[in-house]
Amino acid sequence: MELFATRGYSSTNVEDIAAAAGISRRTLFRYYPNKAAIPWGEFSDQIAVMREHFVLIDDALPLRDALSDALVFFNTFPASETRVHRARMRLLLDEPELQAHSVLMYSDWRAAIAEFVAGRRGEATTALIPLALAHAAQGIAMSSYQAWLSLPEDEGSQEALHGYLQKACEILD
Amino acid sequence: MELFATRGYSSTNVEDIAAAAGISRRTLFRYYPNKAAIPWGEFSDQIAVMREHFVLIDDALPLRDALSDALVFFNTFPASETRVHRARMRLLLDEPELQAHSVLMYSDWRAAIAEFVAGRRGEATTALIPLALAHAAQGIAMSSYQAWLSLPEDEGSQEALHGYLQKACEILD
DNA sequence: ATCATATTGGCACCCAGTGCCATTTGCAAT
DNA sequence: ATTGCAAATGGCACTGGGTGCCAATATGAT
Repeated sequence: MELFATRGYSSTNVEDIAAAAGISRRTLFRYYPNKAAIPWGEFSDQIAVMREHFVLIDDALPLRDALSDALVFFNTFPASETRVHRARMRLLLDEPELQAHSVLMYSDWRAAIAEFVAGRRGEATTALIPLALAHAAQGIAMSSYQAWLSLPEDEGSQEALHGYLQKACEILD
Repeated sequence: MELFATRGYSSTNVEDIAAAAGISRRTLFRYYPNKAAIPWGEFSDQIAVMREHFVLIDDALPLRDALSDALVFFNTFPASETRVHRARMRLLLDEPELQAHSVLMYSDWRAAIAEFVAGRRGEATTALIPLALAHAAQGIAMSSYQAWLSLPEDEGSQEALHGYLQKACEILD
């Protein structure tokens, strides 16, 4: 992340990253499937946490609100990490190659959303509405981050992000 | 497209594509910025058509219906091209690398949607709701295609696709 | 026919990603 | 401590996408 921050993503090659990490290029590619996966870090591990959150949601809560809660929950982090989080998200949203990989990285995340929606509606996970809502949820997250990141650094609090997420959820239903 | 259909996307290299097209590799990269752009073809040209469509939409039509109409309009094509269109879309949705590039390819498309929504709501194009709706519209399109492509070939009519698009739009509002 | 200009092609290069195999490391069991 | 085995690592060579540079070729106007 230091290298990306100083030299930029595209002009940092994998060889230098490996050297900075004290491992060989070959070994680095055993830990990360590709260069784009590096700044995403442990993202995929977080999805299990969101899945656990879904089972706790009250069935009486309207679907839109449940999704809103889930988005807020998923994007909650220690306040002390706000700066680092903003820096990483800015990298992920600004760099075209990383932006492109987001659709692949979010794939399991969307599947978790689709499962929840499908369960609520008594449909298959691959049914139209669960799929569409999962995609829409990703869109809500991305646009909220875009709005949040365009805020000046000192206004980019976690509450502001949550506010955007909740507001963007109003496009649903 | 023939090469991709027979050998698959990832195991077709650019050299063979150039040879099949009767041009050099170097020249091919002057027409397409990268390999992924090849199957997308003239997609970006179509966006201007959608922009023209937006100015004709009745102001009294609710936003959700306007977006639904726009999606149906944008995904209308000569019935004779249905088979080819399905083949291309299957390629674009199935191949991870192409799926990844879709977010970049749809970038201008989303901008056109966001402009329309922003105009309707009297907001900036980069405001939260226009951005979120544009992303959601893309999600609606992608999930509709996913559902449409899982239909047996003889049921994958254009009307079926339009039906999915309209149905998926019901998540909005 | 001539000349300016745009298009093309060839070449060398950088970089991401992978298969293969040798080397090293970590960790038992004795 | 020593042996032995499995896992992790590193080196190397190779494929393939993408680009800068320059020469060669085509195009089209006068």
